[in-house]
Amino acid sequence: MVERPKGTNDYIHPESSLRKIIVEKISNFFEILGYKPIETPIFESVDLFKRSAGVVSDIVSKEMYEFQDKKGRHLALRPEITAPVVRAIIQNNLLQQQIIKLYYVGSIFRYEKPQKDRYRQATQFGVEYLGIENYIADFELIFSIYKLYQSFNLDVEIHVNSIGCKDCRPQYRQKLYEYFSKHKENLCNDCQRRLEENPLRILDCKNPNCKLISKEAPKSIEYLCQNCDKHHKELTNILKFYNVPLIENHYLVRGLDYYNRTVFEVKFEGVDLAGGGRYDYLVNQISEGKYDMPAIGFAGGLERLTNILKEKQNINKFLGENIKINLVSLTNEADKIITGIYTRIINKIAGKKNSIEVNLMKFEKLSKALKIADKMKANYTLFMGEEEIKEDEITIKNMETGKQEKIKVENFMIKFFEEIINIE
RNA sequence: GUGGGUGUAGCUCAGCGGUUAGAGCAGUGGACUGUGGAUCCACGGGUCGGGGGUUCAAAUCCCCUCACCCACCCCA
Repeated sequence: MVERPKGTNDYIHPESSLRKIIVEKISNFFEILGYKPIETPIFESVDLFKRSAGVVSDIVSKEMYEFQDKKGRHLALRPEITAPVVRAIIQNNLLQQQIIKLYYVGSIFRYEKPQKDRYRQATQFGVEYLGIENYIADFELIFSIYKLYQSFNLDVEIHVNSIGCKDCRPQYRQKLYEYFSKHKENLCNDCQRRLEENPLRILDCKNPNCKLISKEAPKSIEYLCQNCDKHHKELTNILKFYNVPLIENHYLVRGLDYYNRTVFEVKFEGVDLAGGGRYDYLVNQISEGKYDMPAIGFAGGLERLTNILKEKQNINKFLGENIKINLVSLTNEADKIITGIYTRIINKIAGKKNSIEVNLMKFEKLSKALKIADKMKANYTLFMGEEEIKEDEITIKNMETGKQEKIKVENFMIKFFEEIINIE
């Protein structure tokens, strides 16, 4: 049979429920902080990503799902969502506003070999905060991300660095280039290539030799201009003041090329849960020089978050429990009354936020009905057969205690909802 | 893209040249005719991932392929 494409997933209960609840929690969290939802297409012009994220990055140069449509347009499934959001901001004239705060949850696509926490279709959530150049925006964002993960009972570490701005980065880059050039023969093949394209990324290499060489490499903070240095110090000071677990990692470089100044990653027990940074030039780049607006943002992986929650915590505490009710007709005569009760229950609860689940069923044998209810972990089985019909009654059985009682059909709604399960 | 591991029942796995491929759990039916969970009994279910080869004989050995898992690269 036809199976799902490599690196993709089907999500079924309970994981699908867990994902839904996590997304709701994240959405609520950011709405409280003034962020509004945004959705953009899952495919965009290839150019958008090539110009923004940078041709040097693996994400864009090697891992993008590119295709042409029937008119020959060059399109790509989005490998990240920041560039599309910035494009949408410009295209919809949101730049009229002084401050733009947006959040999103959506799929990204990267053509890579799948493994743990890495899929070809993945879900990212994130925010983009535009309009404030001051370190206070960096603080707002990083602090809120820290609190977001804390709300899932995860005490994450924030790894942070500053990679400077267009004024000071070239100098640093030059220093790095000079330094690594001296050790060129000892660098791995990838890094020899990186030396010409983007020497900053050598710092990120996991090759032991490169790591050793990187250890003595000039650090970005030593070359920051006055403004960048001030920005970075103010940010780290205030984060420390509010006890955010900060790890200053002066070799932290991100995979997308549009960042400047602050870059950070969120880690839990060695797993990268999220990453982000400042991208003050991206609006200018995407609008082809027409507009300017400072910005900062982050993106987190939904699959990594759910996987950690599944591994580390009892997910039932996130799932919440419905009161599950099985409504069973045992005879043809009972059908009409049972369906009547069913429609009244639906009228009462439909569209409201409550925690009831109702299943309408028919069985010949009561023992079968109870067995099914047991398997389904139903809280109540309500049934009507020959016995009940005669007296115009329905039996309500509590599946946990085994106790049951008969009530008159005419009193059912009030008795059951108000006296038995306590829902108005 | 590189390297390693695993594919046998719905699930977890055993079998690793030799009858008709097994177990536990799950499923269905019954013991028990309107009262579930426990116990016991019976039953159903498999092109042994797919293709090719070696052999009298292949789930088992060899080759190819696909999928999943893990590590590297890279990253969410």
